[in-house]
This record gives sequence, C-alpha cells and structure tokens, in this order.
Amino acid sequence: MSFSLQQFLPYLLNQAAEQSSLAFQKIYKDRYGMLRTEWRVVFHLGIYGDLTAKDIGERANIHKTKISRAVHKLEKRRFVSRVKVAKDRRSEIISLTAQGHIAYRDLLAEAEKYERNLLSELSQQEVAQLRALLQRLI
Amino acid sequence: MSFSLQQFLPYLLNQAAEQSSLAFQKIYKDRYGMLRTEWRVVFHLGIYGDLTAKDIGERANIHKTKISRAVHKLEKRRFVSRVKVAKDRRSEIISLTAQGHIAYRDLLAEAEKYERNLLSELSQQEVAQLRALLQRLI
DNA sequence: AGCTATTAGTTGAAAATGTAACTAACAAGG
DNA sequence: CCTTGTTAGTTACATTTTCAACTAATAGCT
Repeated sequence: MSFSLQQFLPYLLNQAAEQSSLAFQKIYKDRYGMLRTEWRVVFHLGIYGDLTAKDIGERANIHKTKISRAVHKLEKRRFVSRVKVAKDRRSEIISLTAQGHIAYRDLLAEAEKYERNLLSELSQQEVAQLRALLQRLI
Repeated sequence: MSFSLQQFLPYLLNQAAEQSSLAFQKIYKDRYGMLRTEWRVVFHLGIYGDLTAKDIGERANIHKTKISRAVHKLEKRRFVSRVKVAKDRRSEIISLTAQGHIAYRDLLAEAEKYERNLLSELSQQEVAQLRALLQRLI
C-alpha cells in the first residue's frame, strides 16, 4: 500500500493538465464553438503564421486526421482559408482569415489573463522552475 | 508574437501529461485491454480497497457514466465484482477479483518501474519540487 | 519515360466520450 | 404512509476520436 496515486507523475500531470485547461476550454467553446484541436490550430497559425496541415500536426503533436477535421470545421466557419501549394499540390497552406485573426487575438488575451490568474499563487521563480521541469519531461 | 505556446502552462501540462502517459498506456492496453479509466478504477481499488462507484468517481475526478461503463467492462472481463450494499441498495461495493489483483500488482510494478525511468533524468529534489508545484495547481 | 515507394490529406466505420434523461432507492417533512 | 426532493447508477443519443483504408501528387530509381 506504499504506492500513492497522488505521487504518480503521469497521474499528477494529467490531473493538473485537466484542471488547468477546464476553465479555458469553456471560453473558446462558448465563445467560438471550438474544440481543443481547433483552438490549437488557430493558435499555431496566429503565432507562427501560415502553415500546412502537416506542419501544424508536427509542431502540435496532433494526428493528421484530427487536424484535417479541425481545419475543415474552421474553414466552414470562416476562421481559416486554404490555398494549394503550387510546388506540391498535395498540400495546402492554411491561413487565418480576418475573422480568424480577431478570434485569435481575443483568445490570446484570454489565455494570457487566464494564465496570469493560474500562476498568481506561485512565485516567479516557481513558475520558471515548473516550466523548465515540464519542458525537460517533454 | 511575444506569446509562446511552449510557455503557456495549460499547453505545457497537456504535452507533458500526454508524453508521460503514452508509453504506460501502451502497457495496460496491450496487456489487459484496458482504457485509462479502467486502469484508474483498478488502481483505486488496489490502493484503497473496496469502494463504490461514487467513491471512485469522487476520488479520481471522473464522471459517473465513465465509471459506470468502466466497471461494466471490468466486470465482464472478471477483473472486478460487485455486491449490493445492504444498507443502501442503490449503490454497490466494487472489489477486485483474484484476477483483478494479479493485474493490479503487475501494473503497479510496471508503474513504479515506469516512473523511476521517467524521473531518472531529474534529481530527487527536482522531483519533489515538481510534485509539490503540481499539487498546488491541482 | 515507367515503375515503385512515399507523402499530404481525406474518408468511413468502430470505439469512446459527453450530456441529458431516466430508473430505482432512499430521505425528510407533513 | 404519502408527497416531494435527492442520490447512485444506467441508458440513449449525439459528438469526438481512433484506426485503417483510401486518393492524389510527388520522389526516386532504373
């Protein structure tokens, strides 16, 4: 009985991850009807600029079918648009539309606010430590 | 462009959680055909002893429908058994069967091995820090 | 050029999840 | 006891996710 679930790292990380994204999830869901993958696609485009589906998938570690469906939905709702790449017509460059940019900026502001709030309990140093440790695990 | 997804805590936590549970997930899936919720139910029973579905849900922060289905599947595969509570016949005490215990002990050993390996990159102190910080977030 | 292998992205079917509505048992107040 | 409200757990249905098979385009080899 010496094993503690509360100490088991994958479990701990999962709990923390769920807790920490729950409230933010509500924002992009309620406000833009987005799912997690869709929000992630929007953020990647907002941060890194235009990308192909493959790029996004690689950077975000998301499977291509999920990306494909997320992009479809985002396109249908006019948050992104696509243009075939001349050089390689299998792939398409995905870009935020004007409306997509607006949503991105809005959600970005929320994300920052949200994170500030989340981290308000920790000291600067602790935050840095936490991030560094998590990054090493990744 | 100052915002970094790699620094955004919910994102970081999610990545770390996914990474850290991927390989372990493979073990309980391949070896016992279990899903995450099922594995969690088994661990809760193994660690805390017999519990009702409600108890498990509360401790593990899992919705009752998920618990209900997980328990059904575990019962069908003879990892757990159920007995109606005499005092309150709405609820049932769930217990690991002999076979369930065997699976539990096996997975427990794997979990410990897995975590040792996962943490081998970090110092004792760092591990303690990480756990403490995560627990505060939760 | 022609053949095979790989790659980007899509699609369909099966499995899993979320949500809400439901049943059965209990509880509390009259 | 009866009514009303609550609780444990299940079920049905819609939405998501996963997995494998697929199409279309390209790359590489001969």
